[in-house]
Amino acid sequence: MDTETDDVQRNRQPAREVDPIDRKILGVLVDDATISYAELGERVGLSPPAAHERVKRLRRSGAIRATSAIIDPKAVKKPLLAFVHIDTRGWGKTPELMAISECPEVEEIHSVAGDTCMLLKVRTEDTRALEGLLSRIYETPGVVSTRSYVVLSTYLERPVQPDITAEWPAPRHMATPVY
Amino acid sequence: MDTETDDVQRNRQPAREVDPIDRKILGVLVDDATISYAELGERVGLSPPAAHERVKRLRRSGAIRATSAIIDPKAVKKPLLAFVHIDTRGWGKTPELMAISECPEVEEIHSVAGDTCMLLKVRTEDTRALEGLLSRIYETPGVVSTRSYVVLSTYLERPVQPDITAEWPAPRHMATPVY
DNA sequence: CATAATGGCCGAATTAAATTCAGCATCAAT
DNA sequence: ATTGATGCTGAATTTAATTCGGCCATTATG
Repeated sequence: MDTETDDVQRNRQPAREVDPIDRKILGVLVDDATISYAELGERVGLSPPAAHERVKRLRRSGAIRATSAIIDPKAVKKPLLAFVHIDTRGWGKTPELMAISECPEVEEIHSVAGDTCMLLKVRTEDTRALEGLLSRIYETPGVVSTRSYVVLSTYLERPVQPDITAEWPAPRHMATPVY
Repeated sequence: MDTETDDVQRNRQPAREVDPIDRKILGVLVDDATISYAELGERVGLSPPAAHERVKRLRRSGAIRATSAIIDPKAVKKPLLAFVHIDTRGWGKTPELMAISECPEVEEIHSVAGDTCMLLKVRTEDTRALEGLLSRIYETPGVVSTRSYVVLSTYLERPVQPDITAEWPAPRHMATPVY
């Protein structure tokens, strides 16, 4: 197993561009980070030490933020997923609101453009726990209202993918933008 | 590195309950799955082989779905995050709509209760690419309208956490539910 | 109640992988 | 052309994963 003792967050290099081989490596490791460097090297056309060197660099540069176990929510008794939109009075990102980061039920906190201020992704055991979390949110100063979208089924859920769609089909009926 | 050759998806055991030690293990591995079994064992109070045995079981049972590299979106040129709500005519989950799973920009697809049918989490290079993706969505039969929430800042984003808030503070002004 | 059977753990031993290192080739800048 | 830097390879070394036999506790069983 790769025991990386080097700094991961500090010492960001000036971010040498991620080349195509790096992208392939990322693609493989996003899919399964438990493979050996021998196998990784074989899949991207490098020797084990070279593959290792690349991965170390990707970690150091911060391109690979972490290597994590992905847990089945049901296995840890959190079958209920919801997205909570929060309207706030004034600026939404207050320390009081950020404090809910401590709840392990809260997985994401974003500020968004559009008609709401903050957007949360939360995962709870049941509707009762969701209610508890919402009441906790309502107690936060500045919170005006919330709208919750409870997920019925999840059809896709995966980490950030390294690939990018090269070209989008020219939208029909669309004028050519200036920029 | 842990070369797991066993089945991970098949052969789900009747899911022996995840005990407190398992939960600790999950907590550690969600945080950093690159540590050695020696270190893992030390953190949860087990010998290396015992820790290893536990992890193997968690994988076999599906509690650990995968071990993945978490990529910095900026490093792979995807700085723009958005949540797209899609209203559809009739049942939203059509094969045509599911086909967008192939876009590496699409990270999540959920069907939700509330005033929309589907909810997508997408990550693109820029607004142009988001427009391309939206036009792709609009081309899909049955799609009536979309609303996009573009993320300005992300304050928290992490994988499923194994912990659960034991007890929510009794919501003030709340009647006691029957169930 | 005794006793077998099971499951889970430990420590030691073995195997496999991570990691280091000494060249070697390539490319860019002097 | 020469120097320096970068990235690669294959061999060697160190470290970790994995296997295995035995022990203990708990539970099922005669």
